Amino acid sequence: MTFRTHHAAELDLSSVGSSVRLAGWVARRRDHGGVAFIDLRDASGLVQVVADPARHPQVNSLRMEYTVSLSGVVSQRPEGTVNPDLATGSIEVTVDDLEILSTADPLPFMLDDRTDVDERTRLAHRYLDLRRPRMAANLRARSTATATIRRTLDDLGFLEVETPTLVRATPEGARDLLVPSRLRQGDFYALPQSPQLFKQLLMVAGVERYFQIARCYRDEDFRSDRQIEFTQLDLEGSFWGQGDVLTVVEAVLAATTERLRGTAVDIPFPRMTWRHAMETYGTDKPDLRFGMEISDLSDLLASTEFGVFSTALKEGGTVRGFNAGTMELTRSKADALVDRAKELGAKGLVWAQVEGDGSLRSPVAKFLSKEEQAGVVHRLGARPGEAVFIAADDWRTALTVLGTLRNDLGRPSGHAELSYLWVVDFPMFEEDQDGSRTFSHHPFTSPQSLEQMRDDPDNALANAYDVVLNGVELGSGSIRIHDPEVQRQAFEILGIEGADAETRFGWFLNALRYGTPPHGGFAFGIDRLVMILQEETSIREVIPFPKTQTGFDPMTEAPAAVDDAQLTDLGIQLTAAVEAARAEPEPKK
RNA sequence: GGGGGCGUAGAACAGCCUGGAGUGUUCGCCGGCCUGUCAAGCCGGAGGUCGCGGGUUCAAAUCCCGUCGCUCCCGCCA
Repeated sequence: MTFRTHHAAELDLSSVGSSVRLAGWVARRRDHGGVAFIDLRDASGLVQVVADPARHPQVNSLRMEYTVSLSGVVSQRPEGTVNPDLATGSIEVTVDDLEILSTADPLPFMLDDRTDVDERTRLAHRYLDLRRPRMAANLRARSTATATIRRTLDDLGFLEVETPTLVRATPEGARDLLVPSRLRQGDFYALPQSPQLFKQLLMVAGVERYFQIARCYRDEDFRSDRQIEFTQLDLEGSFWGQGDVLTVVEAVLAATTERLRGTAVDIPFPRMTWRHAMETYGTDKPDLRFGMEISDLSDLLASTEFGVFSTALKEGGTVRGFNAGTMELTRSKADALVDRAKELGAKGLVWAQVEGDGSLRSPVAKFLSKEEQAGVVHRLGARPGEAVFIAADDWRTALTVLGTLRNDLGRPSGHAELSYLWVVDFPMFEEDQDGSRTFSHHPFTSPQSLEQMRDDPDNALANAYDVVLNGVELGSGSIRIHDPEVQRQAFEILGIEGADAETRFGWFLNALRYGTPPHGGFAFGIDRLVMILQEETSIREVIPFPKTQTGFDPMTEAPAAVDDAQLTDLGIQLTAAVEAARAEPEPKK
């Protein structure tokens, strides 16, 4: 049989009078006894179907989410019954024949968009969750995004190349997801954190313009914008400088944004140096949709008697502050902000509210001279009723703490407005947790000055850049090192030397010896981009089958134990401690 | 690894602070009525390990401890 001749959303006033056959799901049934209405949903949308239960007794047994195929005539709705909220609200289909194709059990949750169902329940029945209009729209948007990306890059002459997903582990950076080898017991593959080295090899291979929509894996803790696996647009070009990369990425992002939002995006995006971003916004991914810029107050307080400030300055630190604007700064709110600052690593946080007479209401007001108070108020442009926050600490702590508070206090909810930004001139290296030097981007990033990388690495800048959308880091890129000798030196500065470097990266350094073109590229997270463009607050809403915060899939219950035989094949034995823990009774799901 | 929030019927919640019979609301489910609804309406009904374990108490959904799950954040995420 033919299931359908039309989709629901295709029907409009011009279809009136025609006979159609539709197939889809029963989204709603409104039974009035003598007449029954069915909202028929298919992938295209909804249309109202009218049936006479006396002629079609099957409609009495219809329940939500049954699938049906029906034929009928499209008619204009009677006067006064048009539904302006429905795209097909001017018409309806009067049933001639209706067949139930499949029935549905009572649903575990309602498929409308009005209730926030517990996410675990949604994920356990994701196939139903994805029927909800909002989720269906997100799936569609994601497909539109990848299609737009592919078309844009294809038009620009890029080659789409797939790189392996079973690769060599790289201990730097994020924790690897490991895959044990059966044929080489005791050895492991890793799932790629990015196609970085392979795409550089494609440049050596003469591809010149490469892209890939690549699944990447990082075994770190989850966040609302981080999953263990995620999708990046990865691209790379040869004989490119920074401007070439930025131009291509702007073209892709502008085209995708335009398709999904229907609004034009100004290109080029504004650019800001990393240092300026840090100094002014306290973060390397500023949200420029609001102000509250941070100012340096150190010079105003150079001779202050207030111990917290003077000590910080004496120890080479800095005093910074920002104006959070008009707010009712209650004691409890102020305390919460101080706690937040401490959580972020600050020793404390000074808050002050400007009173009607211009004086400061603050626990530390009595320690500051009139001149100092006036100076701070003036520098921060603070007016009566406005609250200012000041942190005294080392440069990075003071700024990042204030930057986070600035976001907490000022960031618009949602993503109705879009603000793209380039952050450029990242430092080459940064200090690791243990005080050792690590790369701030990745170890294949080229320095802006070779001499400075060698002689003063801590102040060397990299040819590295991030693209930021509404304060969310979408992705980053760089011009790579294409000279094997320079690459070797970069490894050396990072402490990867000698035999170690040879074992882990010898194959890569070797590849660079055969006429490697200068090259660079970029990668950005497609999940994050679609999340923002769809105004979602979690990446999980735009990933078809995501995992929970503990990496669990409530539907398939992965990860799960495997047969002993599988472990034996791999030469793997669980430790006694793990075995013991597993013997405990299963917690209730 | 750490901090916060949440967990009550198939779903979303209220009840918890201030202990007193599983009490209530909306959706769904089952039965009935109903010819213009579109979150249809009206009448009736079923449905509960108050996440789990322990403690305090004459008495615990409620207070305390532990634990599991979900979530937000810090650490972590080149």
